[in-house]
Amino acid sequence: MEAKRERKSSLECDFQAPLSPCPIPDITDDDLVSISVRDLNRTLKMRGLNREEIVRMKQRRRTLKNRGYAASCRIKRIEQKDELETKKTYEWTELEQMHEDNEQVRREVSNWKNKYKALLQFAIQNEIPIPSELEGC
Amino acid sequence: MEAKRERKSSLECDFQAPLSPCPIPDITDDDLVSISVRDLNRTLKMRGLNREEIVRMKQRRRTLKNRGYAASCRIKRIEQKDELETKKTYEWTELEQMHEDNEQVRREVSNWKNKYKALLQFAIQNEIPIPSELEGC
DNA sequence: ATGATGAGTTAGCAA
DNA sequence: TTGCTAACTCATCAT
Repeated sequence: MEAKRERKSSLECDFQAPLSPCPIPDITDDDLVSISVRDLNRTLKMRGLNREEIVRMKQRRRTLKNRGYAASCRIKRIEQKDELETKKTYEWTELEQMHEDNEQVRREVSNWKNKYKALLQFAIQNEIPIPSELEGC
Repeated sequence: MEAKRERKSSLECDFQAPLSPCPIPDITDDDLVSISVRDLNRTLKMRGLNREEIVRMKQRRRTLKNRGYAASCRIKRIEQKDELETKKTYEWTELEQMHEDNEQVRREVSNWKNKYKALLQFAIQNEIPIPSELEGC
């Protein structure tokens, strides 16, 4: 499933003809990419374009579509990155919050612990006997 | 600071000559991108290239360099993405950990609270008077 | 045919 | 000049 890259760059010195001008000036690029294949074929036939011109128009259409695909691809990429960053910020906030919660609960622990010990201390000082299950410290 | 994009695509039908072949076959592309400008100039002069050939070599060099830059740019992008994802996973783990800690501490709270209440209950049942500062429940 | 994506080319900014 | 990056083109894969 891996794409084999064997692209010939223009640096390799193969001659490569530039894309020819649009043979039908009154069809805008916007039209060209948006009309259906069927309609396009009909239009091209009606205007009496020869085979080569038709091929050129088809290629032009494909290229214009590719331009759009490339744009969405780029947009998608930055959106995904933004999403990741947003999530990261959110999780950081949550972490901070939980840190605070934790502190709070720890304070509660020491609070109850102190109360318990004070009571126990009181019992000892006043020599009050306590059932052993109640003095597990 | 925003780049104005006004690029003419080849679809705009401007003729654009393909890059010419390298005029010096025994200088590899690797050499061409790596040697210094000074050395390159010296070499080109020594081999008696004419002005146009020199310009072509310079352009070729620039294009080859750009190829490398584009590659690093792509690599950088995916590295940054990976980094973000790694961090996200890490923070998620940390969050999980803290959740557990929190549970643990909450259990401790209820533990000490119960002990305190049991002691208090014992005092009440045995009608033992307790100083009011010790029974703040 | 259509859509997505990696690699290469180019323009243009920044240093 | 060098490096980077957005936009574009093209090849190629999948659907």
